[in-house]
Amino acid sequence: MAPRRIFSSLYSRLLAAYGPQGWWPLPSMAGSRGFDARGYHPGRYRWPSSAQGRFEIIVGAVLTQNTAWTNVEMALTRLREAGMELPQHLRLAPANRIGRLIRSSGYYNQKAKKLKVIAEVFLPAGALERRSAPTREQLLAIWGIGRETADSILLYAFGRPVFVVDAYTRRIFTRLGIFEGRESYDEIQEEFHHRLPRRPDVYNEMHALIVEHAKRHCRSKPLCAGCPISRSCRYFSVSRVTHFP
DNA sequence: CGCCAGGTGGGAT
DNA sequence: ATCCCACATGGC
Repeated sequence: MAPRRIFSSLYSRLLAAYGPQGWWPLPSMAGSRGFDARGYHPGRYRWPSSAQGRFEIIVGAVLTQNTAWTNVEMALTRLREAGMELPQHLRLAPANRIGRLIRSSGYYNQKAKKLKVIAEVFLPAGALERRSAPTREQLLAIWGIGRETADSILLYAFGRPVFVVDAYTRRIFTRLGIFEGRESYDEIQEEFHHRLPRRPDVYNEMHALIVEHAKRHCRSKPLCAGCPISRSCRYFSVSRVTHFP
């Protein structure tokens, strides 16, 4: 396998193995036309057409920081059922009330503060329109938004061609032998930007496939049996030699 | 029980 | 620049 093609090859094989992922999930759309029971949109993905959808992605991106998505689903549903899903609601609500609603997502005191900050940022009329997307620098200046959250917002809420790097990306590509493990976020992102077509739909699917692959096979304790990309994986080769000398 | 989960900010070195 | 820690719930 030519090194230059490895990223595209991994993309193809993960897609063939797991199918289109339908990110970003919108629990508020669960059961609606084109969405499954959890709010994923498998098949041909469409970016959110409404400001409300974009804000739900932004809230979800904050709530899922170092947290399982299932816990975030519960929090998003509780917010919506309490009528607290929009910037104008969150802006005025006491942090401890928001905290109670988002309890399941963990770090709820921290995250309640973060939601109040982003409510202020995205409250102004037009702030959630596609064409008024913030810059990465503007997002990073906001308390509670780091690199991954900023990039998730740019890609999934605003459809910008920005690749999202997460802990799974680092783990999988280090095991593959493509990264050493100590590269910075921006270095890893730059590599993806260089190796994949500069297209939001490609970045969307690649990141979602990485998450799925990390959950199914490339876990903290790896399950290499049946792994769709083991033939390109350094870790797999080495562990075979180790276990079957 | 312990480990893990789609990180971030703040402080020390 | 880089390391270290607090932040917290729910599922397995």
